[in-house]
Amino acid sequence: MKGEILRKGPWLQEEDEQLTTFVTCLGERRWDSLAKVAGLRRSGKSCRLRWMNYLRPNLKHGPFSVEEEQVIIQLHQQWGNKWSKIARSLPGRTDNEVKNYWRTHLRKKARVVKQGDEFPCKPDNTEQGAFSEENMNDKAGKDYDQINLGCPENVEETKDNSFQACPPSEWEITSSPYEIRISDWIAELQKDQNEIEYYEYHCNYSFQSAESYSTWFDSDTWACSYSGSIWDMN
DNA sequence: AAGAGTTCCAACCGCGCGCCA
DNA sequence: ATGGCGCGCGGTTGGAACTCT
Repeated sequence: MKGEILRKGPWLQEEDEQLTTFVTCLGERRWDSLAKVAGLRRSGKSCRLRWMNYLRPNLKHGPFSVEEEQVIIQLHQQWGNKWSKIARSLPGRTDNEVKNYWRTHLRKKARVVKQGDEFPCKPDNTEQGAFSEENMNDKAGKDYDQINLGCPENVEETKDNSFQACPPSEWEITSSPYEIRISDWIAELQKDQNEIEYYEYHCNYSFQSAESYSTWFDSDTWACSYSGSIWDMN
């Protein structure tokens, strides 16, 4: 539909349900096409973001634990603002969530310790980004004016920076219940001889026209050939 | 109670990368 | 070689919710 105005802003419950249904059935692929097929007046990008950050199964939405906080701090020291990389070490957390947490958390801590020009727990490896003055003077704007960095209260400052960080978990990469479900579904799909009937049945959805079906499947055989993990990030 | 200020987070934006025709 | 597309990433913003005065 050319010229159709795309919706922006907060998602409605109805849109969430619609998106969930179609992503569950069709997989995390071809977001633009998925948005069209699902009848969502949203950009593919917007759909992807909504799914990844909010609707995806196994996401945690509660407050961060002390352990998670320590992992974030440790990994941020190592990698800097590589939020997606850091988030991969925290099952159920998204890069957006980690990023937001870091920003709000840091500012909070910083206000407590706001004194002088020194960074109280500035590590040796500031060239890696974490706790560097450059980072702290984040030009992000309104939330970040003139702060100094304090020691996060849940982190013990040790000479060897020896926080215990969880390595990226196998669970996260290959064994989430959801992925198993999707893998099963994909395997099942590979056996299916009639894709349209299959989707109509499982999604309780009827492709209104050959066009809507081809929007999704034309020149693309991913549905039957895709064998990688949907959680593979690399 | 109410207005001002602050915090938080969902969502958007722009950019860059990889793939493919 | 290159241009288009899909996607992921990090940075930024708008506004609701909360806190303060």
